[in-house]
Amino acid sequence: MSREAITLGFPFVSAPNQKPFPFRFEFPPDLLIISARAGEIVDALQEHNVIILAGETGSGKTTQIPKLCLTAGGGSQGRIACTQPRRVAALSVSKRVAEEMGVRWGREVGCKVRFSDQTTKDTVVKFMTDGMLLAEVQSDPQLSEYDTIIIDEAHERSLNIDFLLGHLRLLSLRRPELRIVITSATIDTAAFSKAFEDAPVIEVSGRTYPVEVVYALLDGLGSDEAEGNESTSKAEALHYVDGAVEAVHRILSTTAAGDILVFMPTERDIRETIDFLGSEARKCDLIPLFGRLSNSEQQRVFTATARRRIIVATNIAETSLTLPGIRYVVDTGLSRLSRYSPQARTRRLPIEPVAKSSADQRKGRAGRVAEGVCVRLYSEKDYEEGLRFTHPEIQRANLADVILRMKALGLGDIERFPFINMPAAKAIRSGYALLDELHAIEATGPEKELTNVGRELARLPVDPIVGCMILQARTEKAVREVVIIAAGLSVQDPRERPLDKQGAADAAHRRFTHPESDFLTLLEIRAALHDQFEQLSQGRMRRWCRDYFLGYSRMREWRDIHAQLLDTLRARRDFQPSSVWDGQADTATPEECSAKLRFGQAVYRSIHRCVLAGLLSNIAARDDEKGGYKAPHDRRGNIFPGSGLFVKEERKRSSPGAKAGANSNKPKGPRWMMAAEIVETSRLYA
DNA sequence: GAGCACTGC
Repeated sequence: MSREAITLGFPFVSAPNQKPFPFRFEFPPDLLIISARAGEIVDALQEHNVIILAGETGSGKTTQIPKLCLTAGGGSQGRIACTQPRRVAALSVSKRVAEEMGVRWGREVGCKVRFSDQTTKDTVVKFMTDGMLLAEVQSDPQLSEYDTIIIDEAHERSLNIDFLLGHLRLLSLRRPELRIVITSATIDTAAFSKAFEDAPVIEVSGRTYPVEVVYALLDGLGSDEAEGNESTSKAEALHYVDGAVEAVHRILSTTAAGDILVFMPTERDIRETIDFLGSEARKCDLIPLFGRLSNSEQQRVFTATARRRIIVATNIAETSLTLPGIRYVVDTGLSRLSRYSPQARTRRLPIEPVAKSSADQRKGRAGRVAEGVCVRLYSEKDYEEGLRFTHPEIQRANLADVILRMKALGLGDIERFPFINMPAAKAIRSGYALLDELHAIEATGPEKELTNVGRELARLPVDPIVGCMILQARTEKAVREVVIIAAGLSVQDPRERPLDKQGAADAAHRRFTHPESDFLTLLEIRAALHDQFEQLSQGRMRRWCRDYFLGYSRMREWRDIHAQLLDTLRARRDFQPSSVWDGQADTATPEECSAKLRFGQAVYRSIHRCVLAGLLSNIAARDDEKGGYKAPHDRRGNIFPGSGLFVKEERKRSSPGAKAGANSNKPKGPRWMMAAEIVETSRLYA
């Protein structure tokens, strides 16, 4: 294989130790289109402090850009940081770049993510998650360790990315020599360029194949005659699940090969789609794909089989996972999106039409191996009139955490921070109100400043609501227990319910269920796990988790966050680990705590007083007249069926022993409760 | 009677 060396190596000097750093400066033109533009990009890097690099996935920008920065002289006055939105990407890309450069991974090219730092003082190219770079801002706002910062996948516009971009805008004024590279999908570059004083945009085309778009209106899908049918009423419109099933059948009946990817907004729709497809698509492999599947279930999409595959997925297939072999995409044009409602203090998960940028991304998934086809179950008009971009997360999120961390970082007030898109004034007020409720801020004159509590919360790597529980635990002397709960509330629920084994999973989980508190259920799970994690090998540990329908990686993450929180607290002398039940925390294992928890009212109360410190606005009272629960901010909801406190509603027919019309015998939930979270999905659930 | 996706010194 001949590889064209675009630029020849020169003796490379890294700032910290002044040691020469020889590596291969080769850009493989046969593999990556970006190589053809290498010279142009290097020139731009030398002429401008900030450049925007636009290119679709597959253009090779992620792996080639660090090398181009080195070629342009980056890495000589400090390290090169390259951020990724996800841990897996940071790890895999860093390994590949180390290999391409012919250096050892973990030395010259390293990777730093939470719980794993594979860098040394010799590291010149440092891959990391964007959250990790943000965390470094706290101890070093100037980011003086780096001479070049690459923000990759900036179009994803996560809170972390928008936060970093705002900070870099300010930092580039103070450190004019700092090189900044922002990479993004092609469609989304104007805002970035404008934010950085009209920084040049360089576009590199991706190595993708053309994808034909077919608009199949749901109400016209059943018949080929669309003309004269414009007035089809909405009531006759096909449900998008039926539409997708129909579209898949058409693809199957007119084509012989090529995998099919279907985008659905919810897990429930995915199950339905697979049910409906099952009867007629037996010759194919039907694969569901969504975030709550276990790792092994997710891995199915990467194992090739002889049969044609139909993958039915949520958004996860839009950004997080790249699927091989897709030729056909069926796009419902819908997705579930998280939106925080400041008035109701509630997170909502509505199903919404996707933005153009998202629809384009979905379409692109069909053109990675050959020409493809994308069937959109909506009209071209809907596509054209849709939002250009999904609202960035900063405009959809609860801002309490953002405001708190900005103040702690000394970045000033959120109202004056140079975000690319400003969050709404209403959302900002709501963020302040929540911080005020948590006693994290106080008004001193016209400005609102952090209190001691606020400063302590900012130091804890958890949401301020959860941090409040930990701070209260110091007073209650329940640090050990509450830190377990706090870490548990910071990860996704480790309990798994596989599609085909829901009964068995529920039965296994019942072993842990505390009848009066889901918070104590978390303690029970951790207690059962504790000894196992210390004693079992990883293989046996995985098996133990599988037996109890617990996700291994989520359990490990829970343990890691738990350990990180304890480390953070131990570093402070006034925060000794204490346990509710004997005050001799260091000898109390979670197992022992659990045994005590089953009996002591005092223990129960103590722990829940801590939890309550963060959840004042999530207290709810049973409403016997109208049913359900009433919560502050004019909310009315029900206990989520996954909760240990959930009580089945009684059917109309009363059981044999019950007196007719005697309401008092109806099973009821507790009179009062407090919810870790109140989320609106199909209904409002606590 | 059931909830998209990420991430943190």
